[in-house]
Amino acid sequence: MTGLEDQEFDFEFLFEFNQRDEGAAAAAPEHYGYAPSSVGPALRLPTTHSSLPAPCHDLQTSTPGLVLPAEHPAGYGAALDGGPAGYFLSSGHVRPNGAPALESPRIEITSYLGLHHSNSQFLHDTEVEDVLPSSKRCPSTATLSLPGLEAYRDPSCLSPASSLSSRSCTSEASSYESNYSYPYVSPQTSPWQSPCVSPKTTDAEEGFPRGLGACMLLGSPRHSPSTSPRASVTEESWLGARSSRPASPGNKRKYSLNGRQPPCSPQRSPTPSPHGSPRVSVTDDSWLGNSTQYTSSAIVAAINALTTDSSLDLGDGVPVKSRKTALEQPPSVALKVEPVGEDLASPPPPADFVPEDFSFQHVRKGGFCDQYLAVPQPPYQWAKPKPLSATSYMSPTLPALDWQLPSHSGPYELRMEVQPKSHHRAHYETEGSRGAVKASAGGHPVVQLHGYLENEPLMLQLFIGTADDRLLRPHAFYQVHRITGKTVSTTSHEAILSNTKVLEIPLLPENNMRAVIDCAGILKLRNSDIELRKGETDIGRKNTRVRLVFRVHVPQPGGRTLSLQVASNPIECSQRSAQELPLVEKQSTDSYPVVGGKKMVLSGHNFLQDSKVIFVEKAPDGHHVWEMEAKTDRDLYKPNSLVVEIPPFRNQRITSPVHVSFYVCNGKRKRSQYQRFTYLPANVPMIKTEPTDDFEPAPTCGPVSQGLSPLPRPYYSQQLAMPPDPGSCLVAGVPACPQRGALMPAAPGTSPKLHDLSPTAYSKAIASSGHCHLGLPPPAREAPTVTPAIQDVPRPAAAHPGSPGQPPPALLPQQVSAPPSGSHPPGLEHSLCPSSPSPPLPPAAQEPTCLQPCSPACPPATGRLQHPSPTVRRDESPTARPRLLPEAREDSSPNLAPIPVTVKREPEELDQLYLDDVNEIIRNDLSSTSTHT
DNA sequence: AACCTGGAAATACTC
DNA sequence: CGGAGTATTTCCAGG
Repeated sequence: MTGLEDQEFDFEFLFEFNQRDEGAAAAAPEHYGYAPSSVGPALRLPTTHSSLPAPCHDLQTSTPGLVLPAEHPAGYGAALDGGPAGYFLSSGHVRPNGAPALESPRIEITSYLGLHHSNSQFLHDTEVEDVLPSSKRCPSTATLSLPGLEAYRDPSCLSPASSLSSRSCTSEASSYESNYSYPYVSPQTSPWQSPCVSPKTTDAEEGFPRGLGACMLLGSPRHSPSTSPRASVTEESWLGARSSRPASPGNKRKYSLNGRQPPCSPQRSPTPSPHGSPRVSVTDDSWLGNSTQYTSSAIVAAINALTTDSSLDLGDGVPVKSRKTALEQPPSVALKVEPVGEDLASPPPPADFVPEDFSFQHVRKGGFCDQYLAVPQPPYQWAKPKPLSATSYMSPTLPALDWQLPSHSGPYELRMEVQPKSHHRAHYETEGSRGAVKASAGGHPVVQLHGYLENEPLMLQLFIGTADDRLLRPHAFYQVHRITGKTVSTTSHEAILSNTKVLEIPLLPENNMRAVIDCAGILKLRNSDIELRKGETDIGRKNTRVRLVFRVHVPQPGGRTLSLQVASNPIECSQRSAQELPLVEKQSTDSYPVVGGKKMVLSGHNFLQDSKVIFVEKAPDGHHVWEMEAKTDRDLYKPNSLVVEIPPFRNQRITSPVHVSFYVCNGKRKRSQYQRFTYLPANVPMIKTEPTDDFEPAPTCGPVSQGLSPLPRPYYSQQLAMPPDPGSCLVAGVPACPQRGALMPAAPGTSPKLHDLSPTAYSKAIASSGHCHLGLPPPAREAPTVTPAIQDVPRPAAAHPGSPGQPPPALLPQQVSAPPSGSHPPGLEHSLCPSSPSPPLPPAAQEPTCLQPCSPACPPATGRLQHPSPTVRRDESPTARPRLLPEAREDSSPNLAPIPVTVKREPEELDQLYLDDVNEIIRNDLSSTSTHT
């Protein structure tokens, strides 16, 4: 028991420590470059995915953090620019040691981490390593972190003794802590082992390619018991921090945690900790897991990189279920022991591990083994070269997953030909697969790239994205799950980018660049695991909707790559929500004159005879300016359709379209998502505008902030939403955006509830916009607006930008300078939003920082934070309350204009522009319509 | 036997 | 602090 306390203590300690580091990092300019980066990243890691547990991250992250950049590569970019060379350079940089990270297993490991994050992982890794070194270099700042880092890696081995962190680790050792500590501790844990392991690795390696070997080493924790554990972790780790549970040995932290981690303590039992084991334990859980996985994957990636080049195999290795934590061990016991025990256990696995096993992480059954195995997997992947991937895809330069990309550009258009069903129960790691996502009409979702006339196959990437009103980004609580079997006709390959599992599916010319997605399931990560990640701001509770996000990178003349992205309609992944929450899939009318009175048919699910339909006008800040319950025709009620009468708008004299939203309510907490609806001026002939589109742009920008627009269905549209100028993004802007995105993820705002209003989004958007230019990523349905991201392959650096987390602040500076890709988005981004990445900082701080950098004007940080909560509340109170917010503007423009307050004016202007455009469109339509009529 | 699922009990969280 | 209401996870069992 006391142990627990101790543990906790440790944790806290760790945090402080970390923070300090962060702070230090921030403080120490010099370090920035290095240490910070590392540090920062750690914090940030999250960028996109959060890093999860910091721990891992840290470690990894640290790497990652560093990684972050890695994440994207922005950093890479810089580093990478050159390509592999770049990597080396970077790595080299990183490690002055000179030896490329690779050389020393340890290093590699770190890098892996990075790798996982992004394609450029290697780079990242290197960076990481560098970082580490740096850390060493700058102990002071990074102080802890760095030390930790070092410790981690090898030291970890050492570590134990070593730094406090290590201690913490040890203490942490306790499994739980590990989680917590992760971030901080993680370093220690993590890697560390690897270092140790590495040697062994060799063993493992035998079977595998060197790369693998490296991986093995890393992964192989065997050496270090920890490793093994990690394996399991790995999966989690992948996820990110998910590992949190790491220990979790059981799945249920409950027990352990109940407090959330109590049990662990035992493990942590000092004993373990002290010993390498402890670390292990710590590491193990989270770290290991994470780190390991990363490592392994990272390693693999690195290797690949080395050998291959661009392809990313990354981590597919990530075992999906590797954890099986539950399986792993008895929760309780395991937990405690876990660390140790696991570690111990893990060791054994190692044996098992052996390459062979590795190859298939999948081995689900052997819990531990699997996990461990998981690590190995990466190698496996490596082994398999991916056909297509070769192209730029993998290149580090590719935009971060949280970047907003357009669905079409020039002759190309990536389109969802068949949408997935609105409901798909995701499976937990403790469960078996629940199958592939299906299409509502039977069959499976279909994606096709139009306009591509080359004969070269391309790789379609698929990951699980968010479905809230905010910018599209990888979902922290869900991961795509690769489905295999005789029922699956589409081949796929898993890779891990920045903690996000990505399914790579070939798009073949012979199939018209069309792919049937029958190989994608959805894995649900435990909220507790994810939320424990350091830097993870999103909330898992009630954040159960996702979208399938597809990306394709089309090689362009000149070595550039055009990246297109399309997201599916939202998919409800919660069993309960799917059964109880009303869902509106279609509405017969998108807009109507303010007089109302028209019948509108809603199609969807879970409608009740007494379902209510509430129309709402939201102010920019998210407040409900106006609420009105629409009359429903109960006689026509059907579980999947509702007939409602459009209520008259509060202001019958609007001169321009006003975007509002409505939702179906089955009860207190059973409300559908907001749907968009546009009130048109009374004198305006009805047009079937698609408000969404029109709106969105503007709304998004402004409204978004308002929250209105967001609410509306936009989700779908969001895909592109991103900012307007893709180019900008691509070029320079992009990074910024991405980062935000990354941030976003982390940001609590992510949580569904938050979405709505949460200014966060806005702020983010804004910020991003600021960065990006537009900053507004209006969630237009298709964001034509969004410019396609074209990247110069070389530019990897830019890519980095993408990774929000990556560019740790510290890094940024350096990178910026260094990578002077300068103009390139990445660089800029980083520079611009270094803060965003600011992972290092406390979560809250981080975001803010990010924001701030972006736009002073924006009240970013606060906004984000605030938003969330408010939103939620608002949601809660459905009652109609006509409020006259200042915001409430009569004008339709309000929506647009509203961008308001906090928002940057620029956005507003943009909005305005949009509005104007919209108006023109409407007029045109009208004229045409009128003629028709 | 391995998957998939649908259901629902057991837990966790919030309020 | 305890209870009620919900949401999340883990288990079961049938196909």
